[in-house]
Amino acid sequence: MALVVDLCAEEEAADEVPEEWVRRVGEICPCAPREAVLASLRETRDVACAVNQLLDSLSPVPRKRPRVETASPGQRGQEPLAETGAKTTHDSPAGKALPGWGSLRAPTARDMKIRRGPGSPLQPKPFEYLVVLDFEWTADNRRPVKPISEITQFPSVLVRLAGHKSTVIDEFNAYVRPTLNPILPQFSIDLTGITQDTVDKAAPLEEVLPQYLEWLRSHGLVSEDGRRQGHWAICTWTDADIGAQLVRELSFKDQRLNWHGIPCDHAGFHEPCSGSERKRGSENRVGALMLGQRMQKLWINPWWTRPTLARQWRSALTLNAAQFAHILEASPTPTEAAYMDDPLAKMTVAQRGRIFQRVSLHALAAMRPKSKFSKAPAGLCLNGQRRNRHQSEHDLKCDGRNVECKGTTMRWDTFSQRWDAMWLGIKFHQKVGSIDDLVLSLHSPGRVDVLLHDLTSYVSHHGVRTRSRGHSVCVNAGQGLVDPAQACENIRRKLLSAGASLQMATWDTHSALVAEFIHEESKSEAAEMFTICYRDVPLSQKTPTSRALCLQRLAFEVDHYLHPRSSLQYGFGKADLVGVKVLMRRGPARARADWLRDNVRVEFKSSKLSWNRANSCWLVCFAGIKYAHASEGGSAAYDDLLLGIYSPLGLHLLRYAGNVGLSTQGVGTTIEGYHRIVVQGPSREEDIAAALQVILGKLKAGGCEALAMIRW
DNA sequence: TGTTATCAACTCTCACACGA
DNA sequence: TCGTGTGAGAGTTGATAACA
Repeated sequence: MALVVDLCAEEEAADEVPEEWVRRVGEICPCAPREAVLASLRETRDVACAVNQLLDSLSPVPRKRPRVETASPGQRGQEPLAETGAKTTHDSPAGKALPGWGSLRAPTARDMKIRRGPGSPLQPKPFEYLVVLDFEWTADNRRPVKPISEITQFPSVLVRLAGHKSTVIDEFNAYVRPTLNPILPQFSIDLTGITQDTVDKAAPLEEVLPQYLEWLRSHGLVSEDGRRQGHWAICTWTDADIGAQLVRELSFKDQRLNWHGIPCDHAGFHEPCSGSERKRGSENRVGALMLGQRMQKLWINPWWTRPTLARQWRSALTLNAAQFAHILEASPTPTEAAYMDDPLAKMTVAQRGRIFQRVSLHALAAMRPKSKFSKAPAGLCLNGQRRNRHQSEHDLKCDGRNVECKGTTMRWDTFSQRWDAMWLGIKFHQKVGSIDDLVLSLHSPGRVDVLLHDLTSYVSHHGVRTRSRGHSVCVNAGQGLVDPAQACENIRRKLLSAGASLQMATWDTHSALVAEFIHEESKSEAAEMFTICYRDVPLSQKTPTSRALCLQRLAFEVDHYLHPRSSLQYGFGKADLVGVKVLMRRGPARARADWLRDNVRVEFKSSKLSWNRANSCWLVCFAGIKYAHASEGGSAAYDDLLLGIYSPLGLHLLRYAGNVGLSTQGVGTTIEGYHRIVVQGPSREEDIAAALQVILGKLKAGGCEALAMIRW
């Protein structure tokens, strides 16, 4: 496993390993001797220094580094690292594991907080000033400008950052005379408004650059010896201004501008504005203020946005989770609050389902001590292949009878203001092997009830899924009943009063039996991976559904940042009518697309990076994608598909393109038209950062575009 | 042998119609 | 107004078969 190493320059410069590091590793790996920890950290820091040197060597803009150790020859030709700069132990130059790191896992959120959390000494300070820089340069729509384009205007606006009270301090504006192609193309004149007469009277670039440096000095931003003073950075609308045009022109003209220590960490901002907005922004102070405020709000960190940090994400926005605290730290829902101390509620849905099955079997065996129980045959899939054991049509055979076990957790319905319980996906009426006995587990805070259902009470349809997934049993506790214990009692009483239903057993969720089942489920490899890697990661305590909704809100906000001039409308098609037995509006929660950006239907899907025991790899699985199904007229139900990968490192946002990982979803595809996208990491690669890099690489190679990343 | 495609089970959440 | 029923959105997990 790996420890993420992301050094700031000061840490590289330090001769000794920070004590904070030693303490953190000690917490994760208490058995490791201190000397071994120190040795490992020193070695890891040295590797990280070498990595930084590699990154610097790729950078078009040099970055001052106080101390860099010699890199091993093999590292120079390596592919760029993951955006985290993470380094696995087996990636060490010697190709061997570092001593004392055997039990270390990927960094937890606590590790990340130490490095980046609000208030941390390593958390980037918001800038005090921004110098908004937006060049104009020659361009022609008929042919490429040979040998290169030249800067024709060198304008800057100095902004003092203070949230909404940010102010423009001063402006610098100088026109520049092109020397390689002195005559401006008409296209360039029309585009920029800069006339031939203006540039003819202007100074060439080599004279403007010192004037610009002097302007920076006059505001105390640069010292006499040309070094940066204070906490500020140059900010450009895109990477093209400095990263492409200025570097290219200076290089061609063999000129040097000492960016060392001045604005070397320019904060490129990837496509934040439309072209017209960019133009307006360069022409007036409002644009500069707007950009300055937005960057301050986003805590844009030049270290993270350095183009060389990761080639894969060089043009993607990198955001801080603190920006989205209103989503990530929202107070728990009434359901979450009620189950705060319930051990069953901490299991995954699949684990809980298996525990419900085992509890049901236990109750059934107690009620029918002389009966013979066996597992139901798995049967065949649609395509004729054998089903898995857990895909069998029934859960049990009891004296030849088909027994189906279903479980549910009682939850608070905010819309109706009541507790209810729904058991879903019950296939009552199959051609072969109908259900003979239906055992329902009802999980309420601190308690599990097991009931034998009469196969008729409270049975309802399940929408379009009834055909493929079966019916549901739905019971509510009645409006106004807030106490979950009373609500559970009401639901139980309703089912039992139906006559034929039977109460089979009741357990406390802290009882020895339930605790044993929970313990056995927690021993699984995937559960262990989840517990270790996602401990304290934002949203990890949420249920999959509510986590997905949070991620969707995050993606919506990021999409808004990426398209600030677009009109975003949440819940496209929410007024459409659906239903066969009953017609009703879709509503925002089940709209046809998640949001509408101008006239583009945007669909967002998220997936947790999960450990797959069967294939021994990390994978992402985006399910339920309405991809070009006949029911949608043969076209997709969206125009723009955004994917969000939720991992212990953060949320990666991509725009899906091509068909990488696209596959069908069994009956979900044949009946409901759902597809899915599955992308796996390398087999037996346990390191999250390494696996994630491969997965992102596959998606990008397949045509997907990296849009943004939110770091936890 | 490793990777990809496929299948189907699991449960959770939100929203609303309709009739008594 | 309340109780009941309906609809459809969501992600997670684990296995097998096919393919390279």
